[in-house]
This record gives sequence, structure tokens and C-alpha cells, in this order.
Amino acid sequence: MPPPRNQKTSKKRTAYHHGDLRRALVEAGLAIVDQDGIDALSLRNAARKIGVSQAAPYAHFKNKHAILEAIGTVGFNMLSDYMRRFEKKARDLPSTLTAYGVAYVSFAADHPHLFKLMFGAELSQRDSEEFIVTAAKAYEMIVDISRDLLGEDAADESHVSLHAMYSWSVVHGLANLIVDGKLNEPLTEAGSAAALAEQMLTSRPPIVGPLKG
Amino acid sequence: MPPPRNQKTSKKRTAYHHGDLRRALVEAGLAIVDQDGIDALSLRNAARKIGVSQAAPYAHFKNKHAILEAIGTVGFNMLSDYMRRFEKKARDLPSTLTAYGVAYVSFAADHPHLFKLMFGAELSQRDSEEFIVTAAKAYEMIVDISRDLLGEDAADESHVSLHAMYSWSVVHGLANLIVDGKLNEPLTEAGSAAALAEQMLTSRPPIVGPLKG
DNA sequence: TGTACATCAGTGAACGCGCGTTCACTGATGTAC
DNA sequence: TGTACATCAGTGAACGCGCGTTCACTGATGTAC
Repeated sequence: MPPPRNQKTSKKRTAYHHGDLRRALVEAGLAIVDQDGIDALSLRNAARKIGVSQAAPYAHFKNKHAILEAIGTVGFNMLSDYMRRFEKKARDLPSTLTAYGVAYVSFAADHPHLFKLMFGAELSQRDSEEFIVTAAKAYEMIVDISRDLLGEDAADESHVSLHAMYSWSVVHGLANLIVDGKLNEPLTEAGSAAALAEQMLTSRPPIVGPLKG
Repeated sequence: MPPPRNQKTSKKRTAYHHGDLRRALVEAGLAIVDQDGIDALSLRNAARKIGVSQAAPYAHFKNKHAILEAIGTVGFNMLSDYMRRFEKKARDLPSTLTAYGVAYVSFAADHPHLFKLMFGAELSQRDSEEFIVTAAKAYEMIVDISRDLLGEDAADESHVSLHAMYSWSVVHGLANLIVDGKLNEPLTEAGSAAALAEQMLTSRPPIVGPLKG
């Protein structure tokens, strides 16, 4: 991303040439999504929010999907930040995985609509490379810690994958249930999403057994 | 639900008085959601699908939200059916929990859009009692099995809740990841959502540890 | 059994809405000379 | 340093769209007598 063009000459936008319209649109769009949800976002009201004409966004985004990608990318960077921040509360490998999970759930609780955009069906593996790479980073943190945690078992890469997928599923499930308002009571009891997440993650995992046939 | 009015006299609808329009609308709506997603559903195209005027649905549904509730209720009944069906593959308590999980994930994979409607933010605890009760039934199956599984520990109800929430989170997370297309490769490798779910559920759970203060 | 009538489930037109996107345009900017 | 000019980032009007919902209406149905 090159530095904004006319920012050196003027902070305020002139009648024409905002100077950093793309970034401003992404910020406005993210704010709209964060506050009112994905459906509330239109290129028109993002433009309106900045005080620019409804057609202006098309100088920077091919279509509506393009701004969703950009917003999602910012979201994944925020998620990675959460994980790195919570990592500091950990003292060893097992608590680091817990920290990542708590971070993940906290992020979702703090930014429910953004979270849904990031993981929803609007954005996918067929999107821009920047988006895919950014999204992959957070997951790789979980994979890496899984590898370290498994010790000798990590020799079998499929063990690593399964462990990472399991870890991801737990926190992703909890995050979604919270975000969709299915756990309001437990949330109140626990006091915060972070507290509930830590409580659950460090509790006894499901007692399961293999099926027959 | 009373039996349809004129179904005894005529199977085909006459110009007026469909006879069972409410049910027909819910079926049509469910089909639209299932095939093309929630956003594809409008009262207008559900009516169109049946060959009835665009205003006709308003004789049976107060507004669009009401038909979403009705569709969601059907969805939860389908989910409970899946769980009861898969239960037959189990031989003991631990494998019953696995069976429920596999059923849950299979249902989501078979009906991704419907699944998202059921658990999305469109429907909530503030909806009709029929919806809430139906939705609760599936979750209660998980709670009950958790209670049985925990044996003596089940004396502490909070252990039961945590175990059930954990179980639900795992399968809900996996289901969402599949539904949103984030696990296409693992899915292909495993062969089916059911296989992947069983594999993951019976693998080693995340190795976590408590955080420091 | 026949009929008058209330009720109910439909019709079709209309409303206002906000959206994504395109178009011809214009004003500002930066650069080559 | 001054100027001509290409380029670029905006403008504002317009398009067509499908939607939720309301309205006055009408045709079918079931029932009281």
C-alpha cells in the first residue's frame, strides 16, 4: 500500500481528491459492519459516511465484494493481534493454547459482526491472496502450538492436523454460540466471554467413544 | 395445527383457497433456503413458487420473520431426527455422545443454509415458544447424555453444564467451519463430514493448561 | 334440502425503499519540456 | 520558473431491480335457520 498521495500537502480533504479514500472507506465500512452488521453495509452508506459521492468507491473497489475482502483482512489482523496479546498471559505450552483460545473467543465477543463476516460464506478461499494469507496466519499459530504440544506424536503430521482442528473447532464453536446469542445466561454467570472460554477449555473434555459399524 | 380445510374435497387447489397454504409456504421457503441460502428467501418468491399472489402469505404470517421462525422450527425437528437416527450406531454412553456429534455435523453438512438460519442471529430466544421449545430439545439430548456420562461428578450441575457446553461447542465449531467452506481439504481426505467428525471427536482433545492471573 | 349471510383466504395494484452499478462529465494533480 | 497536457479521482444523474408491506377488492366456504 503506497502512502496517501496528498496527505503531505493537506490533512483536510479538498473538494476533489480525498487522498486516502480507499483506507477511509475500509475504516468506515468496518465501523458499519462492527456496529450494525454485515447487511447494514453498502458501498453507498460507506461513501455517505465519509461525505463522498456514491460512485466514488468504484475508483478503489471493483465491486462490493472487494471492500468486504478488505474489511475481512483487517479483521484477521485484529484477531492475530488479540492472540499475540493474550499469549503474554501464558507460562508454558499448554497455557499458550488456552490463551489463544481465550483470545479467539474474546475477539468474537468484542466484534461479533466482524467475526461473522470473516468466517462467513461471503469470503472464501477464492478471494485475494492478501486475504487468504492473512487469514491463514491466525490458524498457523494454532497449528504450530499443536505441533509443539504433541511432542513425539507430532512426527505424524495427521496428529498435528487433528489436534489443531479440534482446538480450532472448540473455540470457533464457542465463539459462534456467543456471537449468535445462544449462551447469554452462561455468559452472565461467568462474567465475560474470556472467563467462560477459560473455564470451558480447562474443564473436562467430552467423554466420547468410537462408534460401531 | 388443524388439518387442512379443503383437502378432503380436492387435492388440487382451486382458484381460491389453497387449503394448506401455510404448510406449503413453509415447505417452499425451506426448499429455497436449503438450495440458495437465507438471502434468497423472500415472501414473494415463496409465494411465486407455489403459484399464489405475493400478498397471500400475509394471511398466514404476520411478516417475513414469522416464516423464518417456522422454517427454523422444522429445521430443529430435522436435527433431532438426525440425532435419534445416529444414536442407533452407538453401543454405550460414550459412543452415544459421539453419535450425537456425528449426527449434528452431518446435518449441518447436508443442510448448510438451513443450519445457518437455525443458529444465526435472525432467530433468537425472543421468538415463538414453539421455536424455542423445539430448539431446546436437541440441546437437552446433549445435556442428558452428559449427565449420564459424568457419573458421580454429575452431582455438581455446573460440571454437567460445562461438559454439555464443551460438547456442543466442538461439534458446533466443526459444523460451522464445514458449512462456511473452511475445511474443504480435510473433508475430501476424510471422505465425508460424518467421517471427519468421528475422527476428530475420538482424537486427542486439545492439551490446555490454566492461565496465570 | 335450500338459502342468506358472515367469514375467510385469496387477488392485483400500488407505495416507497435502498441498493449495485454505469455513464458522461469535470476538477485537481503531477510531469515533461 | 512557467506552461501544456495526460492522468486520475472525484461528481451527480440515471438505470433497473426485487423487496416488504398495505389496500380495497372478490370469490369460495361453511353455517344458522
